[in-house]
Amino acid sequence: MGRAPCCDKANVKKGPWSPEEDSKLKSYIEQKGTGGNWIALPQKIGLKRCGKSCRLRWLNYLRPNIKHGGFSEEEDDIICSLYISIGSRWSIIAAQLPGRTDNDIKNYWNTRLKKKLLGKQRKEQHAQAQAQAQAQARRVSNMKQEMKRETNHNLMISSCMSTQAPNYWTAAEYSVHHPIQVSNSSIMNYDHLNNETSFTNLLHPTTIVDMNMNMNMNMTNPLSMVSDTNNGGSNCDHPPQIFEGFEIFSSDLSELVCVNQQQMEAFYGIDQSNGGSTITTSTESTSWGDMNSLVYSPNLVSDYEGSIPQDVATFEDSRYFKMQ
DNA sequence: AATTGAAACAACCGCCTTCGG
DNA sequence: GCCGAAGGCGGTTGTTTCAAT
Repeated sequence: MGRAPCCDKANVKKGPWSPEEDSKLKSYIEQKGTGGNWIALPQKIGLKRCGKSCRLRWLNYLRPNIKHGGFSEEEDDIICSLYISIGSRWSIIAAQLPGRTDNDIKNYWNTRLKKKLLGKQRKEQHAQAQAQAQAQARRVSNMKQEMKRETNHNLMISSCMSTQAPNYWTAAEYSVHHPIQVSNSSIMNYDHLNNETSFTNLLHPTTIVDMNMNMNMNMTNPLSMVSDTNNGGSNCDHPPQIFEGFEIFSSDLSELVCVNQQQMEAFYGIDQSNGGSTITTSTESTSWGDMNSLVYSPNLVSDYEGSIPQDVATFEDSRYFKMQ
């Protein structure tokens, strides 16, 4: 037995609102208000609409002082940094942007900002990867030359000492005597960590130790370290699945959002015991600033680092954030 | 000019929370 | 304390618009 519908679906009009419907709803609410009952409202004014639909229409479009489109850079920054901090809590984000609705911001994020942010991230990552690839190529080239020299040298020796077997380096021997110096972990392969290994986990000190121990094992695809989008092994309760289709960055960002969410909640002392999340101690967790800098412009984030909690805390009640 | 695919936007759906009886 | 109605919210889908071919 399902829940009773909020209205008679058969007698309710769906789809885009006509100007007549808009003006009916607007003028009624402006004159008499909603009467505290959205469900009854459409009958009162003779609209064949669901009460919820009327509410949405009013809140998102008919309400005075609503801005549409034309998001400024500053608003972009606010949305991005808040999203990083608290995730997809659009109503809270909207509360920080006068004249903007949660629906508007949500759509704007899904269609533009997400891509913009990821594009930025991807560019930086690409540049970094290229630099590393070049450095690696140089090292390999040097190795080859050295190998060649030594081989020639050994051949000379062996030809001089014809009674002895040729003294070549085996691959294993060569690797022992010529360890490849890897300066940056991002070009390593972390296949030895299972698929569920999250970016967060990778940033965890103990994981880094583990990574270091395994560093000499493999060197392949730099991107293989990125974990599964669906957050299999994360301790995050429900990370936003916003980056579907962005295989490379998806889990990095969603994990970061998740971690920031936890930090945010920890900041407010929200009890996560029933959510399965574990707040780490300050020594365990990666620093707040570090995490932010991985995702977004540090100066942007630092601008909001201090202001977000207070701003958000003043928003309506303590629905999301337990007041201190 | 027609077609197609992507992007943008509007609206709906269903779940969760709140509130009043 | 329980239950149901209503509100609120985020995710998703449907429609329209626009650009590329």
